[in-house]
Amino acid sequence: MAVTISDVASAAGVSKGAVSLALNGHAGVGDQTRQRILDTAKTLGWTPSLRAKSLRSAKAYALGLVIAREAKLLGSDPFFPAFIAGVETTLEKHEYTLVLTVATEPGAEERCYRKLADGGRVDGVILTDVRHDDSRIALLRRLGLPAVTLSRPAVPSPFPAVCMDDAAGITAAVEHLISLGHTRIAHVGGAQVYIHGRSRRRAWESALSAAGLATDLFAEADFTAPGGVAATARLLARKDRPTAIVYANDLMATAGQSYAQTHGLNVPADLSITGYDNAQFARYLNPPLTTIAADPLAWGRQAAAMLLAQLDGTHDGGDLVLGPPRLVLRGSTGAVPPHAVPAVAGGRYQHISTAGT
Amino acid sequence: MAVTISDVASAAGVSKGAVSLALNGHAGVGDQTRQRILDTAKTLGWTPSLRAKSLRSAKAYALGLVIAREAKLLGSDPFFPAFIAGVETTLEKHEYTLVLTVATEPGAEERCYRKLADGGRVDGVILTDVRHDDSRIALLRRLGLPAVTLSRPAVPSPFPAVCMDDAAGITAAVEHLISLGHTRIAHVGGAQVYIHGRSRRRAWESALSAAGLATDLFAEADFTAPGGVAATARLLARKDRPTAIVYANDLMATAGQSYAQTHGLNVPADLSITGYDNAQFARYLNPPLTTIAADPLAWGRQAAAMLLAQLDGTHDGGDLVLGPPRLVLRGSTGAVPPHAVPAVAGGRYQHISTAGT
DNA sequence: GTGGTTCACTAAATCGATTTAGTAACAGAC
DNA sequence: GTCTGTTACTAAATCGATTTAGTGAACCAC
Repeated sequence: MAVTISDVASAAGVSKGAVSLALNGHAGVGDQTRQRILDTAKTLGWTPSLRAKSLRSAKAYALGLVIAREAKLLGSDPFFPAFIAGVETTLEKHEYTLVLTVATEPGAEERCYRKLADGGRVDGVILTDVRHDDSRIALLRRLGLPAVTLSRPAVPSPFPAVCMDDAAGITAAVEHLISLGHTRIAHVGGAQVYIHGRSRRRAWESALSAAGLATDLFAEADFTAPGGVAATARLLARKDRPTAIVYANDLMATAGQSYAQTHGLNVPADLSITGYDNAQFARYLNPPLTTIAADPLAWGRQAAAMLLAQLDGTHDGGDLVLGPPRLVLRGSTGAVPPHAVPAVAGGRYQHISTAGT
Repeated sequence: MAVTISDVASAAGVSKGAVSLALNGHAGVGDQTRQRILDTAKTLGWTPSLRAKSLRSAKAYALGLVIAREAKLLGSDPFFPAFIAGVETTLEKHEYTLVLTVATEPGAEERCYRKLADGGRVDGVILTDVRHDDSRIALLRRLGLPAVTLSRPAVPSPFPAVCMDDAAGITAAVEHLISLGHTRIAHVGGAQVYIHGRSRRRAWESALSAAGLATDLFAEADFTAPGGVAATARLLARKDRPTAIVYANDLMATAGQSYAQTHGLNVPADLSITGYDNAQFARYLNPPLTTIAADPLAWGRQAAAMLLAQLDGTHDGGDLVLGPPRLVLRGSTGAVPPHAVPAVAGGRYQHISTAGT
């Protein structure tokens, strides 16, 4: 980048201003002069310095994304890579890039947002893993950083949201299980501080209530495999053990399925299982996992587009709700065990202790 | 960021230069003046504009990472999230951030690197998925962009490399299988254009040769699940069917295990399987997957550190080889099937057709 | 007391673009 | 011929920091 606008200007025999006008397609230079300028620019291999443009225009030409996740858990979530790819799909059409920050330690999150805001490193951020009572809303407002949230937080937020109707997916899963004859359908939820953890639980409750079934078979976990194991153990140790478990993500479902199998249960003969995410590996489990396929790629694309629109003032301020995810039926769900149809506790059930995994 | 250095200067009653000297700890301002300046800066909440600093210093204060992967495949690789977290671990101690770009379409890769280089968006890049004959080396040299490569490419490269000794992991896996009595040990490799695809195959070959075993049971795949299925199908259809398969990653191993199981083979009684990556879900497969655990977090940390060192001129230019990965023994590997010990083709083997997955 | 040196600080240049204000040339109207 | 208006362009200001050159003042040496 040794070549600057001055080089082009003197090479073309015009002023710097003329080069700028020519490059940006503004009026004020004649046609043949403009062409001559563009030609010499191309010959010299000149690209305007983003740094100079940034300073002059007070824009960073970058969006920010902060991922708050423990380092060793990061690799297990199929959401982020696909989501980021979606964001990139939108950004590559614009002069924007994505600045990624990972907050691995608790408490580092705020520091990350400050780092992005302080020097003016990004023009706006996308908030993922939105929490019910999300302190970041106030933080960003204080920092004066535009944003888009994935899901609408419970606290009043001035930022538009791109929402995924994950309730529809859970509803479909529960209805599928009900149609198979299940009546004791449990839910292993993600951390309930998250909107998506909470909404999935709500959807499970609503679907059960609508069918006149009880909603007490809930176990909260944290979207991790060990958490899924622990929650599954708790559920299966109950006297009124469920015949089906709806998990809030594939990783917990995988871990839960493994736990059930190592404790003598057959999936799906004794226990039906559904996941959420449609992770690649889910298809290749034994049995393959029935799960819910959302579209993180589209989510990322839309979130980036909405943030860009907000930045150049063309966004109307409204939220966007993406199409519902679809239920992917595989081998981990099946008819309710015959002996379990009369929903009486005890009976033929073998006891499963919660000790050990 | 409405407050600038001029605001601080006039508020403290000094010149802009004095503020700059004070902030950066340079000599030229008296002690009490310096303190007064720093105090007013804090009061006003001033942080120097990164944009101005960038222009002045001709630095971007950012590193770049280009991921070339089809969008839908991105979510399945546990490497990148952990690697990126490692990079961040290093960057958060410096005034640097990570700019991430995803090249989803073939051919978009070069465009991504140009986008990062052209405006001076990053000061250097980390090259992942290094290929045997990697055209990016020449490209980056042309663009004048400093870099660090993960693995050393076969073409002469002026860039230092951080290497993972993945050969050691594969060797350990093969030796483990040999100790279990296996003699027909196959390898499902990743695309051989990649250094890591190639080196894993080489390690498998060497370990077999060292034990006096044949190295013809190789099937090339592409690190994807469908690719793993296809390769597995080819191997299992052979008359001298292997009793163990060493896969180049967990996803292919998972898919291969699933394929074998759905075609009537018992893992590990009939077929032992090893993966590579130690993905979270691998522990929860049925049976759990024996695999090789590398440390992508450390890899990212070191790669970023090396690139930063290179940028400020403190790097000695030498490569760095990370400690060897470790073999994680789980249920997918076991003793060779008794009837398979005399390695005679045909016999009791059932035939497995390659049709269908 | 003159010359030299250090110290603390200011004024101004600089990075590379965009943008504003200004100017020269020319055309058309009257 | 003068006035107005448009066109095509240049010169200079600007963004916000760093850095260089320069300026008084104090201090020391001889």
